[in-house]
Amino acid sequence: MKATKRKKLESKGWKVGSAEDFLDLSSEEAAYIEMKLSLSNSLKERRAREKLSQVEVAKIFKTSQSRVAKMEAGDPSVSIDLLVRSLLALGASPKELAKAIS
Amino acid sequence: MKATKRKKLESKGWKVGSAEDFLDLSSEEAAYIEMKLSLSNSLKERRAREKLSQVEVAKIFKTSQSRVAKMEAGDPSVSIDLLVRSLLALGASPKELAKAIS
DNA sequence: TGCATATATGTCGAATATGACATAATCTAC
DNA sequence: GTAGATTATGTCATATTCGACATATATGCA
Repeated sequence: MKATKRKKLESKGWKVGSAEDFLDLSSEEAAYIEMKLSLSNSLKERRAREKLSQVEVAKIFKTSQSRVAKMEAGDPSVSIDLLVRSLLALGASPKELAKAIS
Repeated sequence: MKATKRKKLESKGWKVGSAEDFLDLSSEEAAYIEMKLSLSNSLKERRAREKLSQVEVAKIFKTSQSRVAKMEAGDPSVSIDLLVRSLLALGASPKELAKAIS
């Protein structure tokens, strides 16, 4: 992993690895983060496609606009669980989720 | 959803819906729970295939045997995040995860 | 049977994720 | 430009998930 990329992730609040692997994400960590980002992007796309505002989907999800923004930004405080449940609430099928992941 | 199935889920600690949909899981809830169970099963299968004990994979995952048991049992206290990270730690590829989900 | 190994269940304090709020930044017409 | 809508960021109290431990229940095998 390039230092620039790591820095970018860290600047967004990610805790990237621990002391002993300062320079590289383990492949698991990388895969996990990429999965989350894929789901984030799916969510963003889906909302755009339906022409809904963050406030509107926040109502559907029973959460706040700010959390929706964080979901779409791939904020580290957002779990895969929340992303998955949100996508399902927007009508995504498990099959579509699977596609997003891989 | 049949009452028998609901009861079985509730008996395992699932909070199934709220008062107004006593008889049915919303399709999102159902899809979410099934996704978790699919990942649980993948984990169980994968560990069996590698002939590892729960204690052994607990070491790999840096967690305890009891949490591994709960992961495999689909316990509601286990997040999708944890299941995903565990599967990745056992060498599953994102593609394999996707397959498990759908 | 009894003993060893493996898995399941219940609980708890600590860690993390959550919704909500305030407020800042950005975009989109006019 | 600037007003109104939308999206982003920072923070906090509460809720949920976490690893760990104790202990219970299985499973195999002499």
